[in-house]
Formats: sequence, structure tokens, C-alpha cells
Amino acid sequence: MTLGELVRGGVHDVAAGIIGWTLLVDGVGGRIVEVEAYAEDDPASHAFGGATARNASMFGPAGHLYVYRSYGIHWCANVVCEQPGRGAGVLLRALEPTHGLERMRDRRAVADDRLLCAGPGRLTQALGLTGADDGADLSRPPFELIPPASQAVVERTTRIGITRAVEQPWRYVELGSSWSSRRRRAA
DNA sequence: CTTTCGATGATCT
DNA sequence: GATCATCGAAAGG
Repeated sequence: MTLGELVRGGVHDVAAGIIGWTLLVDGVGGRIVEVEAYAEDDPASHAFGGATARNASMFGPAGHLYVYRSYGIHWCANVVCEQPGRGAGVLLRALEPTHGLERMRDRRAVADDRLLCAGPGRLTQALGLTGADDGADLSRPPFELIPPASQAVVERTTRIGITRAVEQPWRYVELGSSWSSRRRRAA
């Protein structure tokens, strides 16, 4: 399975399928253990209501990044999906740090490694992702997306931190992972 | 342990 | 002018 093949499916297949992949930026990163799907007709999605200046990359090529500023402070990163009608993406919520731990500790200055990449804002900070990476192609350096040796076991729960379509079970977590951002119960 | 709240800025109405 | 796909520190049990 390649990134191009993975990203060809609908958002939910992509969200479930990307769990277990290793994401690296300049050799720094880890295993994707938590994501959320934001679908085409999803009131919680930034793409809901059509393309604007901010969400433009969600309507661009699949397999690229959509990075936006959250609450004026943090950056959050999505993998753009190739969904009919476009405007769908998968929000990267947590990684299990595996590569470049020192680099991530420098950037995050946190005592517990558990907090390095457990949350969308934390993850981007640890990997050094910013608005400058919006629209970037994940299949090209400095990015690497490496498939897992075997398909991860995925658990589906409700999404976190949103105010609309709260009841939809569109958060995907690797079963048993202790690196997710946790809160809220399974759907 | 849990809950509350301020920071901070782009985006949209 | 209000909203927000967040985080971390502070306050309360």
C-alpha cells in the first residue's frame, strides 16, 4: 500500500487505514495512533459550506497537507483525501513518538514523553509543522509516510473538541495505544 | 483526581 | 463582534 493508494478511498477508509503508519518530517515523528475524519457533508468540517481562502488545500490534491491555526495559538494538520466532491480530510491527533525523540523534546520542552505528540496542537509542534506547510505534498521530502508491517487494530469513538456533529463516531484510535490524547468515551 | 479559564489571531457573519 | 477540529496552568474536591 502506498500513500497514493491509501488516500484514494473515502475519508473513513483513509482515517481507519492510516492508523499505524509512520509519519516523519525531516526524520522526526512516529506512528499515527489517533485521527479524526472530516467528511464532505460534515457540519464540523472546515470545508463545510465550500472552499474559502483558509481551507483551499482541502480542495487541492489528495495526499497533501491542510494546516490551519487553531485558537490563534496552535497549528493543526490534516491529510487531504480524494473524496468525491472534495473537501474531506483526516485530522492528525496523536503519534507514538519513535524517531527523533531528542528533537521533539527540544521543541516541546515537556517532562513526560507521553505528552510529546498526544493532541493535534502538540503533534504539529513536535514535528515542527506550521502554516508554511499548508498544501505540502506528503509524498515528497521532508515528509515520509511509511505503511505498517501489518494492519493496526482500530477503535472508533466520538470526536473531540468540536461543537457540531458531536455525536458522530468519526475518531479513530489504535486499540490499546497509550499514546492517544484521550477523553470522552467510546461510541 | 476533575473542572475552569485565559491566551491569542485568523476567519467568517 | 463572535466563534473556534487547543493547550496548560490554576483552582477546587
